[in-house]
Amino acid sequence: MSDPSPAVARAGFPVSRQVLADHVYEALLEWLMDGRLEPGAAVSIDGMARELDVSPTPVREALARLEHTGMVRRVALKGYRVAPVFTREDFAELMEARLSIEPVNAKLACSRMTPEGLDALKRAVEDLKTAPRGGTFAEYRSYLEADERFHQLIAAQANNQFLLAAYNTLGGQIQRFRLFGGVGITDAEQAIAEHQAVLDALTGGDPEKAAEMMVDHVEKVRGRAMADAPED
Amino acid sequence: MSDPSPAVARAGFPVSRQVLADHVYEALLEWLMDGRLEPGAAVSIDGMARELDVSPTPVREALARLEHTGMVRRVALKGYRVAPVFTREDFAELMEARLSIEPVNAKLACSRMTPEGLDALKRAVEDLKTAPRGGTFAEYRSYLEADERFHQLIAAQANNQFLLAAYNTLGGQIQRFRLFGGVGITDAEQAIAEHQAVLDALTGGDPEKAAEMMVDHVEKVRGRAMADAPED
DNA sequence: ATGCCACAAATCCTATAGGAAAGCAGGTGC
DNA sequence: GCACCTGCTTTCCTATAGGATTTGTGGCAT
Repeated sequence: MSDPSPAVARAGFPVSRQVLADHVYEALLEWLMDGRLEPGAAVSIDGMARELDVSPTPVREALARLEHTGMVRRVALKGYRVAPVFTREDFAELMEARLSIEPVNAKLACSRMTPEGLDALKRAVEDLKTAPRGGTFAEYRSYLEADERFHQLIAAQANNQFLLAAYNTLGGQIQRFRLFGGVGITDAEQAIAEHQAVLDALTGGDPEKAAEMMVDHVEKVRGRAMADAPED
Repeated sequence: MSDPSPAVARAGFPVSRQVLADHVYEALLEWLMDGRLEPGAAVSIDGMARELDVSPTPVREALARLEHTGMVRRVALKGYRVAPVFTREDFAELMEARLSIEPVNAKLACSRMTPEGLDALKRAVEDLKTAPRGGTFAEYRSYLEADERFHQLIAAQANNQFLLAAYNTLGGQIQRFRLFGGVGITDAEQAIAEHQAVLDALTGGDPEKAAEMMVDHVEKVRGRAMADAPED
């Protein structure tokens, strides 16, 4: 429909070209995810422009887009800051929101699943199982990516642009918490089993079961994280 | 929580000052809601700058923020366009999304309702009842505003920043559909009764009932709109 | 020592200028 | 008549400059 597939005109010619602001956006997103930009840190427009060797104009545009994701916050005439670290209460709210949205996505995705979608989900779970789980970010990065991809794919398979948009507003925050929740990957075996259970329900074509397994997964994620980080 | 109430320092001094890009953002939002910018129309950066008598820079920033709301869409090197009209399928998806999110908001709002929140909700319903309902936009504008405010307040009272953000991604689309769904206000009496039923449940402190009434309301809205606009 | 004020540096914000790409019109060749 | 090419206009995109605001620092009075 809105798929801009009209023309992959010639080989080597990007279908949808990017402008400088897009690259800046991706660079900033990467730095936010990497932790190179730490929570609470100021994100100076001029500073980022110098660092990326561009003018402040595209940086300003990229930050304006990033603001709505909740990753950075803006105060007029004062500038942008990386969103502060999650409090225990923030985390509880985030999990509550996930419990409201993700089971619905799972249920709808189950009844509308395409073979391609199912394949992609299987690959995501497979990637979860084979991903390295070392202590440094570079090592468990692919694990986090596969985790996020799994949930994102389910939201996409629900085949509802508005639910997908709603989930995506959470997705970035979930990813951010995974990074700064601080506990690394300590629950991979259990998380993988839970993902597998969701995938099995989806494969089996049982929407209610899929929703139930998703609730189970998110609740257990919440339980483990709450146990890991009781301070605050 | 994110309420910027820290200081109404001195009389006449705006709490959080605005910059030009904020005004441009609000002006564009107003024009989108008014229908002055029709679906599918191009939104030229330079053109808007001329019309608002500012430079293109703040217009560019405002549009970058607007893009994420789904009201406008951007194609690199080609510019921004107002999002196209809702198809019947889009509408069905939007209602499905509302049914997934709003009842949860109502349930949570009910158990966390503050006296101030309840007062605000009562005012919104009262405004709905007293708002003029003429045929022109200027006349039924306040009706639409009260309707949107009612749902927005419930989302806010759920007291979950992430659910609120998720709802807000829908809110703009809902408002946009109300305008371009094209049927004006033909169901005010029924809609008011349904809103009142939700309010009663919230006042009574029965979360399940509140969720149920919200489901009922959204489903009936869907039914009426589907009946009004069977073409497409 | 503490509070206050002036000054300087950094930053945000807006305007302007110019290069690059896209759209459009008109003309030419087949 | 139709396709294609050329030149022009519009628009987007980026860089730069300068005014406005905030922040940090040092000195001064109490």
